[in-house]
Amino acid sequence: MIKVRDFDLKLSFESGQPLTFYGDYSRNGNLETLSYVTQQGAISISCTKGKGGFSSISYDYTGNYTDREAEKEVVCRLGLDHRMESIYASINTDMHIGNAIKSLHGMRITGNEPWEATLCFVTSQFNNIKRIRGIVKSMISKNDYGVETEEGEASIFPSPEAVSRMSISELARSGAGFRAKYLKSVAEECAYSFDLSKLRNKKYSEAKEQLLQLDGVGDKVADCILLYGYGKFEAFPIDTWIKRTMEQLYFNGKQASIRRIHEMAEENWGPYAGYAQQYLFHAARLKMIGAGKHVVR
DNA sequence: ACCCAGGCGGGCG
DNA sequence: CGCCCGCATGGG
Repeated sequence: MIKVRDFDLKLSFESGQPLTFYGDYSRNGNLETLSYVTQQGAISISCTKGKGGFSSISYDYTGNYTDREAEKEVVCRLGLDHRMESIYASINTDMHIGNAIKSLHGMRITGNEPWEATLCFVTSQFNNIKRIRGIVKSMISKNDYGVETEEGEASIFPSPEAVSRMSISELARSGAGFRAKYLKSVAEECAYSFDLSKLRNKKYSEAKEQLLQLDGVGDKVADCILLYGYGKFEAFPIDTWIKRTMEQLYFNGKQASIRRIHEMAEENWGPYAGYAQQYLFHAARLKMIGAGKHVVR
């Protein structure tokens, strides 16, 4: 059992992060549950909100974990070790983001496997969240490897090697469409020539420069991998939602270049820009901020 | 029918 | 550097 303040499982799950693409969330009254499969086993988490703003989190697991490793998995995955009070204090620079923080209190940046984040966000380009989920789940279901769970065997996320062995047309058939060629080449690189694990200890700017070498990884996807796969919170992914929202709130409604928006984000929020991005992104999608002329799916 | 989706690479000036 | 284009596919 883990007790933490300032945590909201539903918001953390539904805010367009990798868990949204391959986990399963449900709520029954006061009880929330989340289950997902890792490379080592199946994790199932229960969460209830109690008095004083505390959430009580318990978890169960199968597969190749020690108790200690399983706890680390849950803590890292849900960002339970993030010091939210100081993060909020650091990014609460104006009323727009202040409102987002208040409305979405407890939403965390999740911590994910770098390769899984890479596959998810290469898939995400010029796509929508619902379809990304379908494509990622389809690729998982086609994987030959699995782990034991309470309800029998479950497929695991395909490794770079496994994806690189799939043909482009096979990947396209998973729904990836024109992204199939990117998935194939990124998988080949990560399997045989590009070491994702070596980015962990590199500075943000250096790691980003490396990721940009991958075919199919551009500015936005690289920042997503760094933020959600490596916990580098200075990363500030700029997608269509963030671009629109930033222009509305901080550029007088005028168009601004990606470069200019990056500069603004760094000046405003520096080391926690990625957290600011997460709150702006989800608040915009829920029409809590911005012009809200687009419908959330 | 038309528009959009957590963008990217390539080609151009 | 900035700008413009095409791109698979499915849902509003």
